[in-house]
Amino acid sequence: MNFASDHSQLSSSIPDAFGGPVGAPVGVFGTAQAHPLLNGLNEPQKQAVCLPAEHGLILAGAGSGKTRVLTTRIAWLMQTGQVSPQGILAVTFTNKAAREMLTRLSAMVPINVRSLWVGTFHGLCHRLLRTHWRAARLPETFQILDTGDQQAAIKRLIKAMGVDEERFPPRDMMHYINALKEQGIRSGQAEAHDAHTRRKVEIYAEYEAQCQREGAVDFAELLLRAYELLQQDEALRTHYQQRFRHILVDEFQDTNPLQYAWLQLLCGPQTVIFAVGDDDQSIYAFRGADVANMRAFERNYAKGNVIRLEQNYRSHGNILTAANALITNNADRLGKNLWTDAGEGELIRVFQGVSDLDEARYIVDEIRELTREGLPRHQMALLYRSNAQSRVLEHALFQAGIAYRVYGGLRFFERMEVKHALAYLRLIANQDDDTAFLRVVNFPTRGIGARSLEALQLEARQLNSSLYNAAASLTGKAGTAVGQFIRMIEGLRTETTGLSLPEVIDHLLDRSGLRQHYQAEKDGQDRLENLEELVNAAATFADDPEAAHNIDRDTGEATSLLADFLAHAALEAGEHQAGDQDEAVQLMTVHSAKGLEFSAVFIVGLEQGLFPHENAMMARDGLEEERRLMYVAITRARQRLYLCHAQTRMLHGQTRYCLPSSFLDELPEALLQRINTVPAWSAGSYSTGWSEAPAVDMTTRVSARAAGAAESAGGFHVGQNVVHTKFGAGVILAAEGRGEEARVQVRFGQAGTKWLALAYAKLEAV
DNA sequence: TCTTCAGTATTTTTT
DNA sequence: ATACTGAAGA
Repeated sequence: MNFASDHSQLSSSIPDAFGGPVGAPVGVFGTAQAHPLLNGLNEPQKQAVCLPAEHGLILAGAGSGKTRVLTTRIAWLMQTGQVSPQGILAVTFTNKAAREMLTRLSAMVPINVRSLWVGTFHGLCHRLLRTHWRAARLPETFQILDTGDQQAAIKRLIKAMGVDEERFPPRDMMHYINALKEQGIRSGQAEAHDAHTRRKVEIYAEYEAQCQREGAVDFAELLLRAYELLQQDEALRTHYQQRFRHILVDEFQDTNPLQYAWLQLLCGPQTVIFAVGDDDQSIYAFRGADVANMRAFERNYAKGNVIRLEQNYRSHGNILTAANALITNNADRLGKNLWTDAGEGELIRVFQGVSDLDEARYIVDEIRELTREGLPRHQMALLYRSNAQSRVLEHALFQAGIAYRVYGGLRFFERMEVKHALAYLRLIANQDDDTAFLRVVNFPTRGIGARSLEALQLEARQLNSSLYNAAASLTGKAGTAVGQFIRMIEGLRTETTGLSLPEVIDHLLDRSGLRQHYQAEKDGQDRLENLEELVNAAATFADDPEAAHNIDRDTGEATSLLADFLAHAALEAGEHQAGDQDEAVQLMTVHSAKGLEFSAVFIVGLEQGLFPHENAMMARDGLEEERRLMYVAITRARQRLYLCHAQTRMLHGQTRYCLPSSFLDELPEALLQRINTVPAWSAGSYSTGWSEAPAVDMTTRVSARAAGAAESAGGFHVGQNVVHTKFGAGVILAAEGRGEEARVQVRFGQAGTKWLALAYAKLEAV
């Protein structure tokens, strides 16, 4: 198959969702009408765009032109004079989605899209709080804590409270606090029926107080504060309710209870909510998203005003049939079936490797083949369930000299050196920011050790003031190191008044010693470059109209550019830093692939325990969420889909024996093309339905040596069926050690999985 | 203050 | 395996 030619053929056979055939029939639903904006939309899309001024729920399947409908709806509302730009509020989850919407809108309508309220939940709430900081009982200079800052703040608090960090790990406390906030629960309302929970609530309360004192607002707090602001201030609430005539929500299935409540609060008697989402693509329950919001919205608002976008403009038929078949196994769906007129296309290729290395080798070979057929590398994606899986793949790709790009990892504003520089900036903006103070008070090192900090913290507690103020009050005593630090910050503040933002940062890098520090450090070159990049980013930010975006039009009051830049850094952490080669194979988790599409997709590591992930089974409806994740993965593919799994995989330093994912069994066999079959290893009860198939088409790279022989001990090998006098029949999952040390991991039917020392255990081969 | 070592955890992620 | 953390040693 030649991808280069097939590609062009595909694009002509599938009408592009963003510019398809013109003159399609006009809808009969509601006020649907002929309008240039509606050209090229299919019937349900048109109905959605032209939905009369009532609440509506759009069930938008994968690849059904969701964003197009959303943006066209906004453009249509404005062009038909139903609403002025000021009356629009469009909410997304990511900055990327918000940008995308603005970009498309500006291409559709001649108005200045800057006057629209389009943004993320957090961005919009932040804007509300900046504008109404007094009413929200915040200091004007309040700072946003990102996840790292928040954890540091909690950790510091736990130490100060003298709480046992073992019993109350800061990480867990952070999740606990955020989970409560996302349900709109303050420390005062939190339930506690046991001593441990009572202590957690106490810490939550202390954390609230600390944040208030320091003028710090974490991500969840942005939403909760904004919610409480609207709830408590009736005049303000009425103002915004009357202003926003149309609220449009993207990815509605990802909303958490607080976000839903926030939307309800903004929804006045004259407001119309247009919610777009796909319950089958709800994959963020673990971070508080609640699909139940969709049902609730349908029941209480949309009331039958539900439109399904089921025509898919992305994938070939077999891929959609597989996705539909899989997701049918979920209960409680709102119901939806994707279809396409693009034809069936190719079968879905299923490959079983002997090991994870084998799997990677196969993928490398296929990528080479696809490249020969003319498919650009960035049109190929390797999707996996967990980040750890990228390692083997990266290694294989590197060896083969294939350019690749891994998504995930640190982003620009999360890098250590950048955070350091920002901390100085934050201290200039708000000296009460203890998190920023502690980050840089001794970085670069200036002789301020643990003991001076302890004294400082004690002093601060007694004065009930920030560390900065405590330090400033102590400075009178002597020219201590702490005193010098305070003078340095004060110097920065005076020296930089009147300077432009990039000049401020540039000056700060010298004055703080950060630049010199990284110049002296042997591996500091990259970090230095990042610091220079920060200056550039600030320059771009200062020039960019986006800065103008933050001038509040309600009050006409320009907010400080510095504060805006800091908020920008927290709310938009920037691009992922991974090597960004243009012509590169894309590696990412299934989660981060949501919303993307590729001509060829490899779903990797389709094994029980990995995908679906074993940890997911603990959660309520965990398997269903994993299945939705698989659904998302499958629907990323346009033309060719590979499903790969391996018999053995290196996990946490040991070789684990793996069964094929149960999701493979949920796909109709007629859609699958088995690339190979390797000998069955499993004891009967784990029959996958195809492990008995004869070993045909064994490719040379499938050598039993890869995993078997290397992982044997005392005459036993991985995959072997054994019998134990006490535990009964089992199968060897892993082996390690030699001679007296030799141990094997065995999965028994009843007794579960155990490690046994061969020197002692009475194991018999079957 | 910087280095080193032992101990630990290891699904998914945006803001 | 490995990467990150916190605490003890040079």
